[in-house]
Amino acid sequence: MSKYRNDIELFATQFKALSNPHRLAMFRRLASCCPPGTICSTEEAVRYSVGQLGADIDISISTLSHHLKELNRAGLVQMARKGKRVECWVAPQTIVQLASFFDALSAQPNIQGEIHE
Amino acid sequence: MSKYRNDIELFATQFKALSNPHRLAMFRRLASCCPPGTICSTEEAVRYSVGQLGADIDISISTLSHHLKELNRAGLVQMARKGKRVECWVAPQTIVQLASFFDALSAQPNIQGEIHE
DNA sequence: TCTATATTTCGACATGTATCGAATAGTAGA
DNA sequence: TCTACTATTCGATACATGTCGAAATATAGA
Repeated sequence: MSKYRNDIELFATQFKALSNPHRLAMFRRLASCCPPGTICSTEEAVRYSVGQLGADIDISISTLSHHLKELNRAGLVQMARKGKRVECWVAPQTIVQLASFFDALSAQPNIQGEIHE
Repeated sequence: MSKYRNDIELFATQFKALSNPHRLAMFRRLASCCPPGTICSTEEAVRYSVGQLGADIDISISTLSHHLKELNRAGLVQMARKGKRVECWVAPQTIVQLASFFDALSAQPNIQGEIHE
């Protein structure tokens, strides 16, 4: 019951982080394997510096940094400094958890009792 | 590629609609089957009046109406007057489409590797 | 240590959002 | 038609967000 409410709060926070087109684009790039124009291979991918993430997004670097902070706050993206740069990657389990929110709804189209109190 | 950008805008709009805990709770209820205190059967459910949707959410009816309008604007929820009440239901395909956003991401192998140059 | 590069923080501003209660509007029934 | 019920719209208010450029911070290398 309280778990239900916390769930909602958590997912709402994550959806909020994804509600800005710029942030969503950054997240999707991070969540996908290969950067545009690159051939995907298993050794590559999944970590970007802040600047790289905003490569084809037309906003200032400070705004970019702000958005990354939001994604990080929501627990979707993790960050760590590596030399001059700050590496970013999608937090493990994030995508699966988000997918599960909708999968749980569509999996049981007409039978679900969890709301009852 | 242009489709890619439009995609992002569309999904961002939808995530925005789901970014408020109250709206998310309303959406989830609508996406699930039974109203509280009701026995679930196939003929019932899936449609709620505005008031029913906010039954256990502690906000004013005008705020509730506002949130429903947002969900409707984002294309997640459809509404139609039926007598004194306004019925609400989840727009067809909505859940599947939202799920597909994350499924498409998680389908890719998620191996963490080098930073892109 | 000085410099170039990468990123964050700060201050400012315009715009958007959540919320309420009151007023308004649509509908069903007495 | 009058009334009760349901929902929307309106006006107001407080707060949050996206954005920028400038200043500050962190790091690597000359």
